[in-house]
Amino acid sequence: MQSKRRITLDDVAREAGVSYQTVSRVINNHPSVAQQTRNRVEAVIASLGYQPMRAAQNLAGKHSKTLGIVSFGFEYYGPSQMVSNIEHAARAEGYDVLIHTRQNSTQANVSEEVDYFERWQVDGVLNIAPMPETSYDDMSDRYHVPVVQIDIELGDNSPSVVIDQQYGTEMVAEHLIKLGHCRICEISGPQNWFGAAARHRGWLNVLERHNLEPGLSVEGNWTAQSGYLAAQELLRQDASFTAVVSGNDQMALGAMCAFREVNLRVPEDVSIVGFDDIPEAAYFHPPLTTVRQDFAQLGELGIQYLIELIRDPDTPVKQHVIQPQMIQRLSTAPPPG
Amino acid sequence: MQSKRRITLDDVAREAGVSYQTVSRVINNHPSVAQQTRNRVEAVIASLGYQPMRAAQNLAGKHSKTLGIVSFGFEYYGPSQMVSNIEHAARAEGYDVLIHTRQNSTQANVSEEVDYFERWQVDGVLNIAPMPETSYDDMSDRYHVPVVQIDIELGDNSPSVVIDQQYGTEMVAEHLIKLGHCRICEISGPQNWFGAAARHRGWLNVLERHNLEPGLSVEGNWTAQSGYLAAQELLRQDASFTAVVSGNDQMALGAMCAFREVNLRVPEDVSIVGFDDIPEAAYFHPPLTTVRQDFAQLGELGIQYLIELIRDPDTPVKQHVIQPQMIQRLSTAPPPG
DNA sequence: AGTCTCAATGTGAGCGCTCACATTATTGGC
DNA sequence: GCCAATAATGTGAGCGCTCACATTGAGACT
Repeated sequence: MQSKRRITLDDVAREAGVSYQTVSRVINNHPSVAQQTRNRVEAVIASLGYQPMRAAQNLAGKHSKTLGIVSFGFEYYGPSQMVSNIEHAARAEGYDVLIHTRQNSTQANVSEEVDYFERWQVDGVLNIAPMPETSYDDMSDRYHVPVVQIDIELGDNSPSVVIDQQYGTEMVAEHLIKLGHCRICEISGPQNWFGAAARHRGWLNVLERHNLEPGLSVEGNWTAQSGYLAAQELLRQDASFTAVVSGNDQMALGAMCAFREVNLRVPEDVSIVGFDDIPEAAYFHPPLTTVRQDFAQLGELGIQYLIELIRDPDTPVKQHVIQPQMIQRLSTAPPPG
Repeated sequence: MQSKRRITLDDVAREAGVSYQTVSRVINNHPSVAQQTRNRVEAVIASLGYQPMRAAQNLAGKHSKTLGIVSFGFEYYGPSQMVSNIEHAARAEGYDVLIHTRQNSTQANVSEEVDYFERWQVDGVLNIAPMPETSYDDMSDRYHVPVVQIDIELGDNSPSVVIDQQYGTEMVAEHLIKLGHCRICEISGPQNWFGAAARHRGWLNVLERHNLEPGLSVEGNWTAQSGYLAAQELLRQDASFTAVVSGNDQMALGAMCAFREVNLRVPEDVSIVGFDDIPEAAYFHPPLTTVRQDFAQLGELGIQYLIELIRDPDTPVKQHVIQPQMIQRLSTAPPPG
């Protein structure tokens, strides 16, 4: 492997018989290049296998055509779906993507992320901010680039895109009530997550709307195990409920496992609903009624909005809201008796 | 937000009363800087909030302290666990990480990935290569940096780190035979995946070792749905098996769903084993006997090895092999009768 | 014919760093 | 007390690009 010199703009320029600037114009799609010249230069670029060096472009240029995305890690279904879809959407728009996975969510780390992206001169940042510790309140003084926040609190007045998770829970709760349930408990997600709180509010709202006493609510941590333990807790404290609203599908799975152990049948004895519609939910025993969120749309909207803000910083600040969808399966039925 | 000029090396140097080179030495931890000078410079860096600009460092320097990782997307449990763990390990070693998610796995895309990382001048590449189309045969002529491949074929003679998935299936198959099963079917993963083929071989090996006729084998695509369909196919063709080896946990879930529909009980009528030990597997109905893989170790070993290769390109080529572990739960029992 | 445009191209400078070397201050050996 | 060796620092150059401006040539108007 001979370490032959890197091919530069000048190499291409010389070969094509034009100035380096013209080559630069070609690779940046600048309009004022004669079509004939453009073709010739592009042919040379291809034949030489020239690749513009990002470091040089970023150093010399005003923008880097790079977006920073702060990911929340891949242990949770929602957040990892978001990263995946955001990355696709960004690349489709011609942006490279820098992913920074949050280690743990303290404010100190927010500062670290800012520094990280600053060093890399990203043009914009997409922050997956499912809880307060991960959201940027007023970063405009530190960040010199636009920030769009994903999965932040419903109603937040920063540029953001969210799914109306409260409405999601309201749909399934209404569904349970329509079936005749009136003693509905909840296994909630960790309440420091915006989404978990929104889902919780949805549950409360619907009960209030129907003048029903809210049943017990036990907080889990999104895992099947926590759902299992929460269901046991529920049974210990009050076995009279006929339905459970779970903060996500995994906890619902855990809960069903706990119910089975005490010979409670789903849905004959107790109905249960989840949230997320993970691909496995349709094959649970029984298949789970749940709420589906369109993460692809979330990612796409987030990127679109961010790019708009980059192009025109005066784009009005707004929160885009996406509506989820109820998926009805066999885990819900009329209450016993 | 005034767009005040970026703080540079020179700003720090002037403020600290040293040359810009000395500041450069401080941020690169060069040894020949007096402790006293270093302290002074570091104080100025902190007070000014100086951040070295990566683009400039990469342009001027010989290495970029950046690693490229080719991810396989986040729809599969294993690959996304790998990315997550690799990123952590890399950052712990002081490397920044560029993630490039493979769109679809053609050889043309491999070339695109190479170009991408070339543009960014990464020091090394970590390729998650679970199938032949995604693996680099002889990229040494295109890549000028070391490449370590993860999750590639067992026995591949490129620098790589793998989990011995064949051994994993052998463990659970042996377990089934020890319980008394002799008619064991398989729901395999897509056979163009190295891992799926390895798991398949493990199943065949054990049966042969015990002079047992292999049962039917139906190929799925890792999803619960495909497991469901595969199990139905199995039942249609030959209902006499007493145990099923599934290529992963999700397919096992789907299969159990199909068995339930025809009133086959697990494990009384049919035993089933999975692979991966996803966090939900312990809460399936019944809890699933499966194989656990240490992805954290995989990521760490991969990064360690890659960094070794970067520091010394003559580090011997080898394949690191990690052994998985059987997790025994309630989905396996002696055969009926 | 003469200027006035605009499209297409070329030129100079510099982005913020690290490299390789040159220089100066400091120590130790005899 | 002098020279070599070493530690600590400084200087010049240049990485490969894009910016802002200068230049050229052709056609369009009076």
